[in-house]
Amino acid sequence: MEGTAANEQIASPRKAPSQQRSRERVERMLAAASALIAEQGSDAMRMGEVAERAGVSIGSLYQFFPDKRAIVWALAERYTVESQACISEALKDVTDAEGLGRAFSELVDIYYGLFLAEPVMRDIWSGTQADKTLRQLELADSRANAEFLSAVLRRLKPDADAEALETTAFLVWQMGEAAVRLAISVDRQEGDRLVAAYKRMALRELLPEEG
Amino acid sequence: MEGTAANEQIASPRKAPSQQRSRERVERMLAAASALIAEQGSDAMRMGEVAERAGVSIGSLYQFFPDKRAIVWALAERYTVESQACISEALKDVTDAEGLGRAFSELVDIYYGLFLAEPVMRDIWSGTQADKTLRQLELADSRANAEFLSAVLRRLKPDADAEALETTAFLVWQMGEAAVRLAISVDRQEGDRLVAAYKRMALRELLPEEG
DNA sequence: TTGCAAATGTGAGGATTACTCATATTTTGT
DNA sequence: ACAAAATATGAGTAATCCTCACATTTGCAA
Repeated sequence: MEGTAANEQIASPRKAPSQQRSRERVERMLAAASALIAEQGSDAMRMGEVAERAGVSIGSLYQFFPDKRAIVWALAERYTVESQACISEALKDVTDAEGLGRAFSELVDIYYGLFLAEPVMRDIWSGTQADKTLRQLELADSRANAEFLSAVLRRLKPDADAEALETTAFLVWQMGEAAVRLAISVDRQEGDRLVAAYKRMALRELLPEEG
Repeated sequence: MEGTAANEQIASPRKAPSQQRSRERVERMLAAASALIAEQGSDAMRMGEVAERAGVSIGSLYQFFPDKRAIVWALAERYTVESQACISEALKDVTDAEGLGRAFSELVDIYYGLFLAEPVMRDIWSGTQADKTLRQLELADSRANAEFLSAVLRRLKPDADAEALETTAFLVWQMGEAAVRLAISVDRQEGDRLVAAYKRMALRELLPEEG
């Protein structure tokens, strides 16, 4: 990102839009940013272009977003909120090993499909490693998701050590994100194979062993 | 990275230094860059600062490196060459499951230790997701390393499908890199637990199952 | 040694781009 | 109707990557 030091703290806050008009304009800004990211990637996204496409001035952009990363962050946050709801829903009622297998497999497919279909999401979470703020958001999000999984595991294996289960859940979850990112950066056929292999590997770890 | 579009092709090549003098200067440039990355991260590394610290002019920098990323790339390449030799050596003589377990576990420890100790390596491979060129280098490197692992697996499981083994090896390897990156971005204690959990998970996948 | 071409060295300046700020306009509450 | 708060504007500032025209050094053949 141009002109921003890597070790900066989190961007200084801006007032949230309180009027109807400005709320709509902020939506337009985010929509414009999203479109530009889809077309060229967030790195190539130019603030001037976002402003122009949203039909607002540069100054207005900075009225609500302290810097460029904040725009990406705002988009990322929407995805995380949405996906957390989905994950929590999918895992809520799991009570047996078979149910976990089904739900987990389905979640992985959904996640993989999302990454294949959404260039914006792909781009945002690609930059995740380089951007401290985004990395923190992703880790927190991942922890929260892993917690749902961990809760299921505690139910399935009441005797196991809770901390160990949490570690497993967190690791498996992060491995899943890494696997999907890997899968979309190779050709489709190999990607499918990798995701399938991940599923097997993860389920072997999650499900209680049998005789 | 400042002023570089994300979807750019690989940087245009520069002549390699052919004289003794220039070769030494290039070394100084790389050393300066390495030190600056260790101190502030590659994103905050300024070309002017690299030149100054290496005792050369800005122009000389660009004589041998087409752009900023090329410097990071050059440093990254050294690490990959070094580590490939190490990995190939460690896996060369593995013939049984126990040997694989030992060698693999040791490799993971070495890799984890390196990331804990080397801020430059950490920084370079953090940015890996965002930079197309680096991402390609890492994928190629990972494939090469996975190939060593895959060769061992073929020896241990002569009856298994070769393609499936390759997929497994590649996935396990990438998961390892992801696990280590995760481990260093949480506190040390949790990091250790995560690495240990990864080892168990990976070995369970790699080693032939027993009765 | 001398001369010349190729390699190397230099740093002021061009070009891009994130971001600021003084000022103007609109909305809200009374 | 009025003032204060919120919002809008865009020319200008600052930071930084990278180029290029020119200077210097090195390798080498005559």
